[in-house]
Amino acid sequence: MLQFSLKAANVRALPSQLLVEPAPTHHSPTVLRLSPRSTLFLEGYARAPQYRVVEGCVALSQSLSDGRRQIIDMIGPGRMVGIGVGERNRCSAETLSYVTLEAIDSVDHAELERGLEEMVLRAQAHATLLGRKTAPERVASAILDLADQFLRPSRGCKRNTICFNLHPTRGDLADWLGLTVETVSRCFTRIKKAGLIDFNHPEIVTLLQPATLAEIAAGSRAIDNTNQA
Amino acid sequence: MLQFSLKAANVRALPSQLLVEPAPTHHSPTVLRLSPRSTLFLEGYARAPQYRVVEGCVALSQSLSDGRRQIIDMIGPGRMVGIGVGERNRCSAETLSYVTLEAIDSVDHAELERGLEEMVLRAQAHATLLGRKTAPERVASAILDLADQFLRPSRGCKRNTICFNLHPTRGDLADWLGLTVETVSRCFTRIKKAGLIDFNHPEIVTLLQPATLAEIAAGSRAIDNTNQA
DNA sequence: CGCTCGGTTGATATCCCTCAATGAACGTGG
DNA sequence: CCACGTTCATTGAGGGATATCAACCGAGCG
Repeated sequence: MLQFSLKAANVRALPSQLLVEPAPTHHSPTVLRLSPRSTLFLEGYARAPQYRVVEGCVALSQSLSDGRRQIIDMIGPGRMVGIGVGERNRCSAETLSYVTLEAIDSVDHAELERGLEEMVLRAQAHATLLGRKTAPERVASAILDLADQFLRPSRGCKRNTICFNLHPTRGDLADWLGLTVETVSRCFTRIKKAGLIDFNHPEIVTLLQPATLAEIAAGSRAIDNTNQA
Repeated sequence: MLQFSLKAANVRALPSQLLVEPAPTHHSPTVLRLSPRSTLFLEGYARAPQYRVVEGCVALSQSLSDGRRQIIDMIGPGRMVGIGVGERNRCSAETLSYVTLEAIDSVDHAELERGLEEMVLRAQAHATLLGRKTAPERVASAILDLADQFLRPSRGCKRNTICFNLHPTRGDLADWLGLTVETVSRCFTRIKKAGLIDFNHPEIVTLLQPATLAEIAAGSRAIDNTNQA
């Protein structure tokens, strides 16, 4: 039947842990530290608590009954998790790296509205990506988005280059971009061969030509494959 | 290059009108009446005013530089337009039918937050549709969504059936669902031949088996085509 | 050391896009 | 009233981007 089978959804064994106790801190804000593949909350359950991400990467996802999974958003440092999720959560939230969270007890309206608006804008841009962009365009967009959110830690592997840790696996990226693992992997190699990015370990990516990458992401340029090494 | 060309984006001549003056009303809320294919606001321009839809259908859309278009949301009676659009609009808004709007001068926080949350939830569901559903599933989902939003006017063409006016054209639906006109049309005929819906004029649709349609929309059932007339 | 997991690559299949033609509905102008 | 153009919808034939299936490799780990 489908061109999307269970396989495409990268079904995982199960969350490695379901909750982690707060770590002690010296004053007010409660801080949580989670391992990769921890579940913050699950689709269909009671309303989620709200956090702010201090460090690391959290994925929001929805699943169809047959296991097809769609990652709705990748959330990095500074952003809120647990807002815009509906009364009974319409999303699950999973950590994709070691994550430090700060519990939010009360949000003021301005902050909540800013957070919600950011969710809306990102979701809209993502809809355009999912509905109208080609596979290479999606991957280029993803790389730039993640670079933007996760630049901080390991800046500048070399002089003048932007190098960062790509927290999601190829499978996570596939579920985010509406593709399969294989297609994501092939796009990475193509983009690498075109000289736009570089990586040895698949998680550590260096941007060599961010401007060109942005053009590809925007759909105004194709990948140049004449550049075979 | 792309499998999505300019054609796929259903590029239109241009908005038939750009603004329409308020119609006189007897008291406070300013009411606007717009014709089909009027533009409420355009992507990239100064922040949009805010309205509530009283009657009719408004489409929010984004476009790529080469003309590929993605409709982000279809907005029906009761919902707000012009929120969650960013400072410089990241969306255009176009009427798909005769539309009655009510200008909103001030929204209280609770209402704004409810509106924004609804935008987020719908955008998330739509991302799952765009990323992981097959063409027939998308069309089934769209029919149910529109039925839900636009049931009111022409209820019950016949006894016990749900009949409504499908405001968007096949082209609009294609841009909403990340498909092409032809694919949308083929899905409609398949769903009709399977006995799940009926229509003579392509805009007036009757739901014959909403429950089955919902199963298809959810991805838990395939279209039964043994049912050839 | 064997197992699993994540990533990559190749060969093949298929869903949906592209291109093309047709027909109905509608408005316009002669 | 009737040609004429335009828009929208439908249908068919063919092709292409991406999914599927399969094999292999390296790393981590009990």
